[in-house]
Amino acid sequence: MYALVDCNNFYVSCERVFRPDLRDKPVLVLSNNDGCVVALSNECKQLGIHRGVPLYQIQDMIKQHDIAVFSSNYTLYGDMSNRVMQLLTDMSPDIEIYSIDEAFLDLSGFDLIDLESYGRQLSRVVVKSTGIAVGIGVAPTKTLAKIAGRFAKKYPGYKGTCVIDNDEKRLKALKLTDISDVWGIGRRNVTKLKALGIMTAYDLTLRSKSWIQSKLTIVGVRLWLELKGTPCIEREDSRARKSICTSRSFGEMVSTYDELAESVAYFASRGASKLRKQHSVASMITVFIYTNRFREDLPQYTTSQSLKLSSPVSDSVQIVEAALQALRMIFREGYLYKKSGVILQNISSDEAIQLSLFNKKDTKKLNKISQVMDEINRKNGDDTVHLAVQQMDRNNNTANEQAVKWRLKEDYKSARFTTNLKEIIQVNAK
DNA sequence: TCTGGGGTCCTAGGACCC
DNA sequence: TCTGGGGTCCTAGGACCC
Repeated sequence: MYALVDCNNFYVSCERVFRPDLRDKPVLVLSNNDGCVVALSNECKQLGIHRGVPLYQIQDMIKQHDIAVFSSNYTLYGDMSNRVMQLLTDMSPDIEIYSIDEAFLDLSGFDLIDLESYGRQLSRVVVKSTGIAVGIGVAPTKTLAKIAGRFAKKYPGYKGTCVIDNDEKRLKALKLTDISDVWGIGRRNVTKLKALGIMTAYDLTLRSKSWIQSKLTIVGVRLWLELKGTPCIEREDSRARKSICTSRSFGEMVSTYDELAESVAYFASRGASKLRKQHSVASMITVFIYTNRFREDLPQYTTSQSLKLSSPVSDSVQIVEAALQALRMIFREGYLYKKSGVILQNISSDEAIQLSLFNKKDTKKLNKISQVMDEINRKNGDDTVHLAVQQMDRNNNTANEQAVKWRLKEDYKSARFTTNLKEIIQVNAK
């Protein structure tokens, strides 16, 4: 059996831990640049607000219903997530952290344990120790555990834990689950399946394997088996990433090469440090730049450029250099750019590197420099030291230099309560 | 005025090999 | 008129997840 542990409205719950006055009030959390809604409290859901709606479209409702609005604070959410996951790790034999707010527990060997009371104990401990409420679904496959988890949250009768441990419960749950609520069936396939008369998860299980294969490929067959009780979804944690993408929309559009280059250098070096963290190297890099696709009145330019590196590397110097080389190949004057990004690909372990005959760079030395930078930044905070091209501290200069336009816009950000002493003191002083 | 970021997997089709 | 068989690798695009 598997247990899915899923935090309720996770980002909202994190904000509420430090703002208990908002417990029963409508709260929402925005995406980067305060663009769209990414998390909402149940009160907001009841008002008809949906995930993904742009902020400007709901300004009136926010005023009218006095909705509390937060910019996303990933430092805070990441730290709260670690606390929840640590508790789950302590209380279970085998945990797979699936996302920032979800984990699967492998319950092999729990045959003699009452899974319902085990689930309730887990959720009691988590909410008491962290302030974050969780829903728990228990079932023989991950896909069924997801379905059980939905029931746990939807019906108060389950008291936060729903267990599917026999065929009668399984079939009942499948019949009550709309096809659009099945994990792995997205918008496109919902339209397709409903047109074919498949309305519930149960309807899907009635079709033959070959029918599923022809409509939904091998992915659908796995899902079909999972719904019927045969586990076939592998765990995907603890694997090194196969690609690492770092990108951001800008707070304000930028037009010059220099501004774009700063952003690309910054993303490239952040990517390089993620790469080193998982002990990998990359031998291909892609840089992309976008104009603002919503501004139909402006000329549009969206492009990318990939470069193969002469040997796999992970040091910031070589990766930033390659990224800027790619950017020079695609940059065009006369556009207002809204977003850039860097993708590191062809990733392999840093233990067995095929060295190039032609790479004249002293990779050993550059790696050492990056290691030292990582160490300093780990102790003193991100970007304490960085490459000069990144121009991190330009905002602090008193000269008439322009502010860094591409920096994120975050007007409603809470303090990093659990990780940043200076901010905690400021909040207390207030 | 204002519209997120970071991933994975699968398939089809083309280039190329013997 | 008639034009093989079997394979790998790479890429772009689509679909999905949180």
